[in-house]
Amino acid sequence: MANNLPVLDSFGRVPAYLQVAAALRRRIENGQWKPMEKISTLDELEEEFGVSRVTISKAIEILEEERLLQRQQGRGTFVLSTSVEKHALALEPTWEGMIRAIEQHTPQFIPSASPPLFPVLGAHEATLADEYVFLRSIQKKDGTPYSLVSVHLAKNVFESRRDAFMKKTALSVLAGIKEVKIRKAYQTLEVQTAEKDVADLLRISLSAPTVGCRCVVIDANGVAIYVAEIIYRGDFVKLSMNLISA
Amino acid sequence: MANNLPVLDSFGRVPAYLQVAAALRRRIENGQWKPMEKISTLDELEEEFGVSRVTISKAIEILEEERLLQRQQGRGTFVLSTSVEKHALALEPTWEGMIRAIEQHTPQFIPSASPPLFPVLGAHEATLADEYVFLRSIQKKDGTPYSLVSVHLAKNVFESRRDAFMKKTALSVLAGIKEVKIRKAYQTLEVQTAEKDVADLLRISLSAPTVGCRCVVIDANGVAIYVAEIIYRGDFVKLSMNLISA
DNA sequence: CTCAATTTGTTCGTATGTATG
DNA sequence: ACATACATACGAACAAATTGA
Repeated sequence: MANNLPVLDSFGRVPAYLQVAAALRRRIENGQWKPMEKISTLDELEEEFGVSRVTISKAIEILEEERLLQRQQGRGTFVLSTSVEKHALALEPTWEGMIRAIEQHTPQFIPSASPPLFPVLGAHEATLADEYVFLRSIQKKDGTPYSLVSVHLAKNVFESRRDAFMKKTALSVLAGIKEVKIRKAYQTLEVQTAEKDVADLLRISLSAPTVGCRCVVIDANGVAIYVAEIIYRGDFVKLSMNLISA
Repeated sequence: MANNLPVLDSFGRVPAYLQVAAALRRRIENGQWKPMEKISTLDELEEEFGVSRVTISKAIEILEEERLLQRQQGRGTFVLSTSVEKHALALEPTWEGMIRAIEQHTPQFIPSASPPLFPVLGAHEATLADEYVFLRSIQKKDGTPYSLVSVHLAKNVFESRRDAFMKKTALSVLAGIKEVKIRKAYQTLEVQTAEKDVADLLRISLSAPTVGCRCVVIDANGVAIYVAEIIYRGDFVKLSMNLISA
């Protein structure tokens, strides 16, 4: 209506009441609205988001079911509780830091229907090993799944430490093998949104932000011995880096 | 083929044709379907996703508009190109790389209603300067806004290069000032979702993924001379890091 | 050249969900 | 709570283009 910019998606749209619900949920998580506090009135929200009263009401209804808000006719809407602080995971921009960070994590393996025999590599990234083992696992913290790992591991490397690889994270095992000389290792991160299957495994909602991480380790012969696609829950990721340190 | 588990979110939150489009887009992006290749038929996709023909068709139509797919009646649907590199921005985990990356960006300043006089610092991060200048700007690439920058810059530093700071990104100016000795600089990133105001400024939908970046520069005296809160569009961010390089 | 099989393209009616006032 | 408009999704039938036997 008298609205400046649309609350629409680039193409097609997520229903307005869900978008509003997400926005309000975030204000609570943020601490912008604290427990016991009264939030803006329907009139104010209606004006702010540029949607109708019923749509705002519907959004608040969702959050009421989530036990985040409570409506009281004639008084207003109040914040019930705040959700917990997350960020369990600190991604590290160095090899040592990374190994240290994932050392004590325990993967929980899940079967994969039709594992791709080989990883997809960029043009001249590296050469492929003769054979790979494909491992798929979920990492949890306090029972909450926070990442989904799909690894292609060169078969000969896997066989040399089979037991270790089935118990610990592949990367930390890899780092501990003396015979393996690593020439190069790199990682790229990008922000994505969760597909249905990922959303289910990580127990987050569809289209919730995730971080896709591609990690490649290349040995002295230029063979990609480890290629991982890792998907983290977005709200668990925090990345710190020193640019200049004393 | 084998399993026919629900691939989509049954709860009708995000429209099915968008979910399918996203799924197909990913297959192209990660090389599962390569350029010039023929993709599965409508019937197969219909079966796989458990949605109707029209819905699949609509999804493909979207990707055709994105120039990712090309339909040919009677023949099939073919991959045109691997998705265009949208990631205008490569976040760098090193000081030099970062300066290089943002050097030629031009900020477009926006007025801020009530600028906070001082940045919020963590407990023992650093000491505050006597006075700060607050700058708020939007960075664009080809007319598309991709980040929103809010900077607290120590006033004396700002005054010494006022003109430069109004033309180029603060960080690159800062890096070029000989008199300023930098003891420490660090950066933290976390994944967030867009609030209404941020969504409007970056022209993305409400709750779209964003990357919040906090960058702090501390001079030889332990004074925080630069404290920035940067919010990037999630889909513009790509972070690469070498963990081990030959 | 024709025919049949394959595959995309289109249209209809119906049902349900979403949003406004 | 109601009436209205519009978007989404289904299923099924039919049309049009391509290919190869």
